[in-house]
Parts: sequence; C-alpha cells; structure tokens
Amino acid sequence: MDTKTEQAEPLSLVDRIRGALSQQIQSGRYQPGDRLPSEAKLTEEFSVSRTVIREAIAILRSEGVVDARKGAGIFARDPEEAEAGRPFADIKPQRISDVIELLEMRSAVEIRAAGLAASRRSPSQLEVIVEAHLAIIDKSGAGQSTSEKDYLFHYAIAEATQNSRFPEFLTLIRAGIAPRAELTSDRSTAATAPNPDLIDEHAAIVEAISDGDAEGAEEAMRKHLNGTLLRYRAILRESLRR
Amino acid sequence: MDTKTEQAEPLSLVDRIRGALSQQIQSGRYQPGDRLPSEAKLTEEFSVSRTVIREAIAILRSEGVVDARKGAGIFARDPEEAEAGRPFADIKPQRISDVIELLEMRSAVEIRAAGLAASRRSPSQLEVIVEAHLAIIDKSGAGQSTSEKDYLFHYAIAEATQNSRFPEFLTLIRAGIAPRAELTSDRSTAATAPNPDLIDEHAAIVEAISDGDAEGAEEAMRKHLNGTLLRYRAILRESLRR
DNA sequence: AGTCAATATTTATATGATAAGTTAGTGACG
DNA sequence: CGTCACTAACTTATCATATAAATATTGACT
Repeated sequence: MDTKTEQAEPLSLVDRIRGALSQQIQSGRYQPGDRLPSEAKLTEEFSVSRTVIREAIAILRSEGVVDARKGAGIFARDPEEAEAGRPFADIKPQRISDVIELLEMRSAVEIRAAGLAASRRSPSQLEVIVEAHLAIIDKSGAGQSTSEKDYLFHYAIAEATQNSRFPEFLTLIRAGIAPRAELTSDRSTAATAPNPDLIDEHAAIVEAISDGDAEGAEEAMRKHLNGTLLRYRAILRESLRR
Repeated sequence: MDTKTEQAEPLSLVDRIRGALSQQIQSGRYQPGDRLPSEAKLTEEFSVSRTVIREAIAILRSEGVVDARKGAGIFARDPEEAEAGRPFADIKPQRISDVIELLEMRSAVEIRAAGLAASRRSPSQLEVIVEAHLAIIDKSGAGQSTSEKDYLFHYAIAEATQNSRFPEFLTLIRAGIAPRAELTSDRSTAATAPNPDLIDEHAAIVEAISDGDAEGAEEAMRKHLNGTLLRYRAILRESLRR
C-alpha cells in the first residue's frame, strides 16, 4: 500500500512527460501565455510517440496547467488560476496582507483548539506538545529558526482536541503560516528578530493544557496569536511608509 | 472570461467521454474494483477512436478515479480514496459524528465571523444578511426547507467580515453543513422537525450585527451554534440506543 | 484435481493519415 | 505605401492500424 516503500515501479512514459512538462512550467521556463513546443517538437525532444505527448498534455489540460487551442498551439496558463478553486491554495506568505487575513481566522480556530486540547488531551498527546515546546527552546537557544518546530507545536495542540478537523485545517493552511524571517528579510531587519515573548507565551499555553484549564488555555492562545497579529500589522504599516 | 455567459463551445470528444465515464463511476454503475469495458469496447460504445478513449482514461487515472493495469484492464477506484488529500472533502452529512466534529470547529470560525461582521459590515452587506433572514422566515412559514437559505445567511455573515478567508472556509465545508432533515429522515421523525428557535436565534444575531455590537453578535452566534451542536449530540445518543 | 504451456485479451506505445483551425506571408490592387 | 484577399505552412483533434508487454483464460496432460 505504501507507495514509498514498495518497489519503485517505473513510471509510465505519460507520467514522466507530464511531470517534466509540469515542472518546466512551474519553474517558470514557460511563462503564462507562452507557447510550448508543438506536439511534433515535443515528440522529438522527449523521444516518445505523439500518443504519449498527447495523453500527458490531456492531463495537464484537465489540471488547468496548459491550454491547447486547435491550430494555434499549447499555451502555459497562469499557475495562480490553475489552482483557483482549491481553497487556501493561493496564500502567499510573502504577502503580509494574506498572512494577516489568515491569522485573523486561524486564531479563531486555534483558540478553540487550545481549549478543547486542555479538556481532552491524552497524556501522550500532552507529551508531544511539551516536546515540541522544548524543541523550540533548543532551537531558539542555538540561534536557529524555530518556524518548523513552531508549526509542530500548534499541530500537536490541534491533534490533542481529539477532533481530526483541527489538524486537517492546519495542514490546509500550512503554506500560509509564514516564518516571519522570510517575509521581512529584504524589508526591515528589525522585524526579522523572532518574537522575544514566544517561549513565555507558549509556556503559558502548555501549562494551561497540562492543568486541564480550558479557559486559561484559550486565554493564553488568544494572547499569543493576538500578539502575532499585532506584530504583523506593525510590519504592514511600516512597509507602507517607505 | 465568464464561462457561463460565453457561447457554449462544443466540448471536445475527450471531455465528453471523460465526463460520461466519470459520471457512470460516480453514480455507482461501476462499483469500486469493477472492471470497466476494454478500450476496444469503449471505442465501440461511444463511437470514437481509441485515441479519445485513452486520453479520457488518462485524465481519470490522474484524478484517481480509475486504475489501469497493463494486460488486465481498467478498474474503478473507491471514490473515497480518490478524493483523499482534498481536505474536508470526505465529510458525509449522513454521518452524524462527521457533522458534530465539523460543527465543533465551524462554530469557532463562525463566532469570530459574527463578531467581525458586527464591527465591519457595510450597509449593503447588512442588507444581504437581513434579506437572508427574511427569506428563512418566509420558507419556514410556508413549511418549506430552510437549509439552503440558512447557508446563505451564514455565508452573508462570513462575507461581512471583509476577510475573504471566512466565506472561503464556508464554501469548503458546505457539503458538511447538513440539512438535518436529510440525515434523520429514516431514523427518527422527532428530530426531523426544524429547530423551533432558529428564527429567534438568527434574529438576535442580526440585531447585534446591525447594532455593531461585536460581543453581542459573538454571544448570539455561540448560542445558536451551541444549540445546534447539542441537538446533534441528542440525535447521536438516540441513534445509539436503538 | 492440479500443473503448465499455449492462446487470447488487454493496456502501453509507436506511426501514419486526415480534418479543421490558426498564423504568417505573399502578392495583387488601389 | 497601405490593405485586403488568398494561399501555404503549421498546429491540434481525431481516426486507424500495428507492435510490445503484461495479464487472463483455456485446455491438454499427468
């Protein structure tokens, strides 16, 4: 069942061509609107039959990656539009307004998650939360980025709600949970510094969840995410001023 | 740009065959694991060339709808697995536990949405909310189902937050927002009756949003969704008892 | 009944041909 | 010089046929 461990069955030619073309478009080799080589050219380029090329293109067309027009050619489409319809897929962590929008909603979910986690977490789930918290302290002490461990911390809390929709939601918006360093690296160095209160805020959340204090956990999470929201708003204001 | 209004361009043969096969599988004509007719048979059945059949199958294969094995045939796959990975796509309104799980998270989002809507709604957005509210009263008075208008009511509030992520989220989980009549129709007739307090609860929400009373709106929404949650839990308990 | 080899069926890929739509260019004409 | 009509070349859509490779089925043989 596991596609990772089972013998790597050779991908079909169609799948390989599809992947190659998809990557070339994603990587920007073909800009939106650009015409791809004709089927005949692609047949030569990849040394496969036209059948294979056409099936690969048919799939890319169904995915909205390319647009084939009879007589005209095959054209790369805007990757933005291609993933339109897939909710929360268009979030760019570089766009501060996107992050703020998302944070506003995410906090609603995560505050409730913290409360539920305090009421329902199993001992082993508490352990995972504590471990993530300690990992952040380690990373922070070593001067390394904490963003990945931070996500794990929040994810562990979502799992402790015993409601699979909460971790599912976090997975959905993972791309939008930005490491602040990334989005400000070329803007202001002041904002690049990690949240100095991060560890204390997390500690308060852990404590409340450990104590089974639902209200306290909600309040601690509210404080944490509200702080984050305010910091982003400050960054946004700052960036508007220059 | 608008695909609805532009001249209905004739779908390509590939798209038509793809749609036909997809529907036949979705409708259960081919159960998971069933073998579809061979390419040759499909060629006859639809009176198209094998090229067209193969491209259609290639797309269905990439969507996970079918699984083609060389020498063996084309097999319908489990629609469940096919939409695995697409978050919140596996929610079945018939499964009460699914609805409860979702409701637990949804309420977190919608309570916040009500608060934001109270603070930020434009006059025209308030109007849309009020209209949806009145439409529910009409439907209810006529003894008709209110479920669709109910969704519109909640969606209108989400839009009034001025944060597009809120309506986006509602769209995502729309399939999981069950009309209670559906899921209890063959179980208990008592639970089929619509929420008698629905209109009053909605009225309280509308009032608070109209007044710009964020806290009041949150409280009213909390009361409304908590009531719904409790009703579902009662249904679940009841169904366990028989 | 069980085993195994021959046979038929099926998908994967290759190749060539025709239809139909688009684009670029060509040249006549004003 | 500009422009309009027409053609030629090119491109995708569809059809048809053929071969390779994997699988399923059949039937003879023990």
